[in-house]
Amino acid sequence: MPETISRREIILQEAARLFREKGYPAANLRELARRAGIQGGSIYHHFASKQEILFQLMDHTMSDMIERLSGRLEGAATPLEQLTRLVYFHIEYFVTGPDQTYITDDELRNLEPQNYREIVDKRDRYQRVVEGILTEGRTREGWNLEDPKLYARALVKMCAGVATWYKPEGELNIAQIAAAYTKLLCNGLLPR
Amino acid sequence: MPETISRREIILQEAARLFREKGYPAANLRELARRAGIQGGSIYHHFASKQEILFQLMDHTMSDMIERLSGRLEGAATPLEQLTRLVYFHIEYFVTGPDQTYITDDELRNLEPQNYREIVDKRDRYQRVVEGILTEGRTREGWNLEDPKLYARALVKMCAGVATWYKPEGELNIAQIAAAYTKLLCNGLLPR
Amino acid sequence: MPETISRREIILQEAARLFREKGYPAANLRELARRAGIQGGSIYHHFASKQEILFQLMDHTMSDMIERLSGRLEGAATPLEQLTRLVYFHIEYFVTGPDQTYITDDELRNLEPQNYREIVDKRDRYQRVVEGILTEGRTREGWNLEDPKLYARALVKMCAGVATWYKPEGELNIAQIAAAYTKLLCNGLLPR
Amino acid sequence: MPETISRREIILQEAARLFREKGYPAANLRELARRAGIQGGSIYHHFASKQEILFQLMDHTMSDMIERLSGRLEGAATPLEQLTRLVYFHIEYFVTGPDQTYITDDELRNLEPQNYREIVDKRDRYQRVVEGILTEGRTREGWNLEDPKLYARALVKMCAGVATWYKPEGELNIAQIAAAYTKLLCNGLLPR
DNA sequence: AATGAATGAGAGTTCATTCAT
DNA sequence: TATGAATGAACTCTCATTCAT
Repeated sequence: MPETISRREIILQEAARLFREKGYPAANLRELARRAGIQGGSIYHHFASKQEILFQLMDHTMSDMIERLSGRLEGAATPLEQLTRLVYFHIEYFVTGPDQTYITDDELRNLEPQNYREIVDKRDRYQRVVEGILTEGRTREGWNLEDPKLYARALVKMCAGVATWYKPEGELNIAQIAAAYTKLLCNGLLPR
Repeated sequence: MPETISRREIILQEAARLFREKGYPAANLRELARRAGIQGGSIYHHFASKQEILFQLMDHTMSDMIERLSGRLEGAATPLEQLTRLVYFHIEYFVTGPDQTYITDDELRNLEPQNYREIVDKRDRYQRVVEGILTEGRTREGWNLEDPKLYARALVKMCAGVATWYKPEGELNIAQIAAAYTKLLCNGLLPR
Repeated sequence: MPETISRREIILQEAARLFREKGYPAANLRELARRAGIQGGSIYHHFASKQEILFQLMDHTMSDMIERLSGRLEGAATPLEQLTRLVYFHIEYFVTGPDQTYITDDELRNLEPQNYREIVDKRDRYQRVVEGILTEGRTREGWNLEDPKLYARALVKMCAGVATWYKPEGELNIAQIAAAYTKLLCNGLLPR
Repeated sequence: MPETISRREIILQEAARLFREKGYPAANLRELARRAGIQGGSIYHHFASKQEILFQLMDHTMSDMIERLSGRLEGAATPLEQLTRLVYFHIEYFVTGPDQTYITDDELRNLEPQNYREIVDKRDRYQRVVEGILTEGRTREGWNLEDPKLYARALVKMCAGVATWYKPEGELNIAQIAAAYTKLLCNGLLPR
């Protein structure tokens, strides 16, 4: 039962990699076609435009993140457990995202207005999940925070930022990084 | 005695704004020229290439950041005081950086190899200042951290990320954000 | 069964004419495209660069010259007969070269180093054929020359130079010019 | 008593070298200015346009050639002596022409119509001197030629062509080349 | 679906030329 | 005379997109 993977999916997969390498504006559809094993013009049998590829990628990625995160959080009894899982998930997703995964704040500006709105909406939905955990921590556990939105942003930037420097061959693996970040977020720097 | 500002400086200033708006690859030299009040070709009287503008901008910014940070840290007696100032400075610099200021991790890939190395070197020098504060906190004050390098990265990403969502007309001003972030970093979320 | 001629060949053909008219640096790719019946950008579907067109042209021409010359010399029993055919061939080729034919000493400087070497190599190979005829004349017929290389150059320059002034409507046709040049080369000016 | 050399003459001198190196269309006035030790704009205090520099150079060169040739021919009693001197002069002039000397058949096309006519006129005047020698040889010495114009062209191309391959460090010096070429022209290849 | 030739707008860059100083 | 900033047209080249096959 071989996994059949459609040409469309191959293109998305390669587009994700190419956009990560060069960024959307600098990425070249002929190069994308080459990597996908077809000719330049053939891309247009699968997508209406370069913009659509970017949008599909980001849209899929945001939906995927939301769905997976929700899966990961299932069965986490306490806000602390949820936070721990969130940090791990977010770092992992950005560092070793599955194929067809692509999301960068910096590329948001390359989305056409309507697409922009859709993606930002989904991003905000994700962000609200993060905020929800923080809020629940405050309510149920007396966590020490005033502005969940603000801290949610800090958390997300911090974790997503790992992707800019992480190297598989480095000293720390993802679990270790996630543990350290969780500890920082929970306990802070000052001794107790 | 009015401050004279050279055309070269005007170009750098407008380039910084344009690159922030569109990103380097999508920014257009004719548009830059228009904003600087000259014709497209005239840019080449002041710079050898688009790449050189990017490099000058990043190089100047990194040097400026290093210098200003060091100024800000002067007279800060304790690691805690230093950390507080650092967080404030970093957020402020990324949000309301002076003219000719431009730095983005995402644009590093657009630097040609030699330029890339120079900028990354300076970035690392800045990063080491941050690490230094954390290390001193650990040594002198028993701060609770194992890997200063790792935490320095988290800190910097978190603070720099403010620039992606901050709006001057928003509820929080920079000082408030900096205070909240410092608190998070110092005390963590969990109640003491 | 009409000879099909590819767009690529049309471009080469028109490029040869255009370069002859204006010289390589002054020739303009949009003008070339216009003559080839396409848009400027379409040239790059067939060639990687202007330089490549020049190289293809010169390379093809040199190969063609070598091959045709060898065809012409076949069956020429004596060095004298060979010389006669060579002079005729060389003048004819430079004056009414077939399509896609383009060669000028003066444009060699416009070739990038690697291309330059290739073309000069082929040119030298042609030159050696000429030298070979002269050497054989000396050996077998006691021709009056000391330095075949030097005389080969004189011969070739003299014949190629016809192209700079020849006009089809002029008094002399190519056969007549070739006959006169051969006579000069064989007998010299002084009366016997 | 130092030789004063005007800036204008320096420019012409450097222009001659630059045009020889790159050809007129590819030569760059800023580069020329640099070599002449001034700024780009300053050239226009001495010449109205790039074209004028080319014209002045060619015009001066043609006049100079005619004048010097006539000087060299003075006192040459026989056509043979004249021919000998001519060949030597022509090769020498093209190979090691004095400063401000520049002439190439290939650049004629870069002259504007009026300039073109003037230069071609002078070139023809020079050519007629060569023809004159040949004609006189035929009349007085029974030289073996039918069309002096045709042979004059052959001669001139052959000699001018030396400049395309001559190297000062080569085996033959100019006198030797001139002697060989004269011998070829006088006696031809076939044994007497 | 796929090809590959073609489009056409626009990019970065070059450069002869002008001109206020 | 000389400067150097500026012009503006033109250049080579790129690329998302189209379309007949």
